[in-house]
Amino acid sequence: MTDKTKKYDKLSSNMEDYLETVIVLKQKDGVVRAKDISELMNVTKASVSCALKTLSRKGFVLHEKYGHVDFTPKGEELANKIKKRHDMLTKFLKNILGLDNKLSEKDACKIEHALSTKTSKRLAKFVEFVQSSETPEWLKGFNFYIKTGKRSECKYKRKK
Amino acid sequence: MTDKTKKYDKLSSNMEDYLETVIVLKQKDGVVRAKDISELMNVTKASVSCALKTLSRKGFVLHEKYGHVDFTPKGEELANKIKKRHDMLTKFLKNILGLDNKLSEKDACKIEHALSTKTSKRLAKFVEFVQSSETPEWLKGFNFYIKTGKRSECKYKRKK
DNA sequence: AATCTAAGTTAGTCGAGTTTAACATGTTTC
DNA sequence: GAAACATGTTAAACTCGACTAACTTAGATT
Repeated sequence: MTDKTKKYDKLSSNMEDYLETVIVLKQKDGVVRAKDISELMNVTKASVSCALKTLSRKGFVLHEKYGHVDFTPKGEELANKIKKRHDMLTKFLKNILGLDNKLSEKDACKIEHALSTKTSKRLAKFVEFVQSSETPEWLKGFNFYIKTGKRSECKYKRKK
Repeated sequence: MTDKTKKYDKLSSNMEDYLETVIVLKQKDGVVRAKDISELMNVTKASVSCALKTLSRKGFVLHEKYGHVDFTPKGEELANKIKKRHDMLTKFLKNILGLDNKLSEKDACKIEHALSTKTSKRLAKFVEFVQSSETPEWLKGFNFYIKTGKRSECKYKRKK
């Protein structure tokens, strides 16, 4: 793989967002049109057209003029990674921090682009660790603390 | 307070970064010069000059030509909030996720701007809840899991 | 098949934030 | 106090991603 190829494998937050929207639409509808992207992202058709040109030039999507949008293998792989990261982050916000659905979704959309690979992986392990079986006692304790402002009684003595 | 005043109280991520750098330098050196900002942020002096003009116009800093930089009360208040949020996030990454110092710092810098007020507050409660006394057993368990890939034995039976 | 409408594209503009290069000011040192 | 050097500012250009407005194409309707 040449340096040149490598260089095109990083995308801006905005381009990541477009890619993510494409995979969401593809999974939902099977087929992806610019119109749907523009509606889902609340941007104009012109912006979508422009973004698709960029993603196409960089080798993430296939997009002939006036045609449907599809992934290249590279694009699909990246889109999947992005989506997974998004879902993991949403889980963290919702199931661990206990934020509501809407906010979890919305904040995940913003935060996801800021996570380094390492941090993303570590957080994924954290979520997995916490959610691997039934809700742990301490998390119930945290929920209680959020609701009431009080710490629920604990079986263990605390120093101080 | 007029609408007009209110409107100026939101800053872009970039401007938040400048403000944060100013408070860091002020706490470190007592006095803030454009040069130091430019070094700490790795941008040119020209960029700093431009940013200070913006922050000054919006009423967050006081900055006379060729002079030192200081906060307005409004600017100081916001800078403090930003710094607190940053420190809280760093704590989370470092002390709970167990990431190393450098990465925690670096990722906090990026993530902090993406947190909504509500999420930021909730995360702060989470950090406070977890760190209010000695390291809880479950967190030790997580650290063990990160290191070894194995879950340490647990006193409680798990359903499956 | 001609037309109408929905969808997509292009061209030009804007704003934020960056850069380089040239210029201005302040400070130190002799 | 003048020269030299460090620091700060300005101007012009660039990138990115958004927008509007005008245009083109594809598909549905008749």
